[in-house]
Amino acid sequence: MNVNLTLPYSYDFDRALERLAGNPVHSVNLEQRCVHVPMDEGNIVTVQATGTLYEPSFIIKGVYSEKQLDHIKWVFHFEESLDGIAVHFSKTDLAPIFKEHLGTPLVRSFSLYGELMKSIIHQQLNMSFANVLLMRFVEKYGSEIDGVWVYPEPERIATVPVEELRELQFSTRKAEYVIGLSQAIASNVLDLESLREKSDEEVTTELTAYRGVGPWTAQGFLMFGLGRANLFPVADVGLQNALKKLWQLDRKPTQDEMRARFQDWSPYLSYAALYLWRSIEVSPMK
DNA sequence: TGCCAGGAATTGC
DNA sequence: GCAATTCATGGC
Repeated sequence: MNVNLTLPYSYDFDRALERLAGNPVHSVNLEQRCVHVPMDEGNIVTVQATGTLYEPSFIIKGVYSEKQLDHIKWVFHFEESLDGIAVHFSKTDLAPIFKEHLGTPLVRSFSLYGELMKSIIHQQLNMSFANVLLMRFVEKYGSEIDGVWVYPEPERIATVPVEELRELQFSTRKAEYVIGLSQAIASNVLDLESLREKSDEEVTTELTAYRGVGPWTAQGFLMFGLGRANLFPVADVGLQNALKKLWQLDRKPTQDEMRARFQDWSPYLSYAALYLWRSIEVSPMK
């Protein structure tokens, strides 16, 4: 079925699409203002913008059920206003950045498992090479439904030998991280769905117990996987560079310097991080 | 051409 | 306990 949706507050779907397009696994069409979302049930849902920043409306095509529609609303944060958050930041040093990127939402990952795999693959690598590795991973082990790439099942990756990922140019350690975590998930030792109900602290403790998951990866999972509002990954080089630029430093800020100054942004640290990343990303629309 | 990259584990003192 | 080193390879 197709559903029309109108929001009573500002929401910039085109900016959301720009960010989604940064991940080559995603199927985004900027001209048609839409993205294709693979669902757990195996179908593909298309979300397309039909409105504007201040009068946002959408058509959601191909949802099977009310449950699927709720999931789409959850993924795109359709039922929470960004306007209050923008007001919060208007009183901080991030005001110019929030004005520039007004209405940019925190879109959740389409797959919790995919978010974890992506995070580990991206660790310590420049974006372009990290995305090459990610696409090799998805093309080799994932599937393609109607032209839309879908992350593999953890059960598949759990059986992959380290040497096979080495052929894709994974480091040995990175291969071990990806396989080990997939084994834990496939064997139900780690239940990603259950993390939805747990606190930020509980999720961090549970995830960082695994090799390959440190603070940065756990915070990224909370922010983009679960959509939690108050995380700021101080280990992130992109955020360090964004703050170097904002604060006009001649070097990257230390993690302590970042923590000392981000209290004003709480309880929306995730949005501060999101908008800071945007502030140093080149916009293909401009 | 080295240094750096949307880190994390391991080693060394 | 910490700081330094290692991991692997492409990008600039």
